[in-house]
Amino acid sequence: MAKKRNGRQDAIRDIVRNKDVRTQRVLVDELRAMGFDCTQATVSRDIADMGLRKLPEGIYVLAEDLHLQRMVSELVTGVLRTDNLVMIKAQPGTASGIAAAVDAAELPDVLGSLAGNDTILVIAQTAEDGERLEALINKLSNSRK
Amino acid sequence: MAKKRNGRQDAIRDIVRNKDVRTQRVLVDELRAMGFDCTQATVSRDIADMGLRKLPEGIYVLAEDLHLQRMVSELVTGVLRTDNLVMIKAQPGTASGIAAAVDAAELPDVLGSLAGNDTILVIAQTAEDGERLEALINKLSNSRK
DNA sequence: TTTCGAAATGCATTCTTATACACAAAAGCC
DNA sequence: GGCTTTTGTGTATAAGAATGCATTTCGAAA
Repeated sequence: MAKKRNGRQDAIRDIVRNKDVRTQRVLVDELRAMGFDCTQATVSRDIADMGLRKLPEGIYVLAEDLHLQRMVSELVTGVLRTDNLVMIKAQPGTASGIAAAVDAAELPDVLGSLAGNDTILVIAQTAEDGERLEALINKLSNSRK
Repeated sequence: MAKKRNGRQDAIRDIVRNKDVRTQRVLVDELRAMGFDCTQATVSRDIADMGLRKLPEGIYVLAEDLHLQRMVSELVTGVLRTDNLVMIKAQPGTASGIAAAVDAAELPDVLGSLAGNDTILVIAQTAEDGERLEALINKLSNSRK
């Protein structure tokens, strides 16, 4: 039984990291589309179990990403990328703090990061991984609607 | 008519800055206790008008304070005070950013702030004002339940 | 295999917040 | 002053999320 539950929660993690989910209803719909048949009540409990948070802007974020989200949304000014190298531009002096937040988020397929004064270099495994990271940072920094 | 409305919204500002408000019901009760007789629907509209935001932790914060809240909750490590002088300790390198956020919040009765590397000195008008500021910073930094 | 207990879930309901609708007070406008 | 429009509010209700209760499922123990 816990098979379905764990699979479903993994699916929720993916969905939430890749889309802006605003209601549990749409989460239920997404899950159903992926073959996880469940109800709003179940999703509500999953959200509580997993520690998902709803931002003031109304979108759900993983608890692990909340710190990163706040740092990025407040301090990051831009993102650039070539292949698997992602450059993050930030407010002067805040780079090391952001790098720490990136590391703490334990993003999959991220090798590590280097921080200067206002610039962070994050090295991803592959170009696709880099693209995914770039998208995540962009999503987080735009998450003030 | 707008008399009542403005007074009520000012009251909401005060209440929200000084207490952890988690539901509109509580806000209605507080307002009633202060002589503002109104309903949840009205408070809901006031909240929308004023741009109040509900943090992931479930408490309402003024829109003007949201940036400050995020900065403080992510970067501040401690607060000290003697009379009207409030010292804020933060992550290395982030002091100027936080000082900017404090200034931008345009807190009443705050004269201004100075930033070092990891320390911000904020000068309030009086000792009571300092106390109020200290409490606000503490509230904001604790607002991750 | 049968039985028991814990975990997972659905249904129905409650709680919280937003909103459609109606109405009344206020502000303009002639 | 009347007339119209705008603004503010309450009532009732809808929409979103959480939860008490009952049921089912799964795994362990006998």
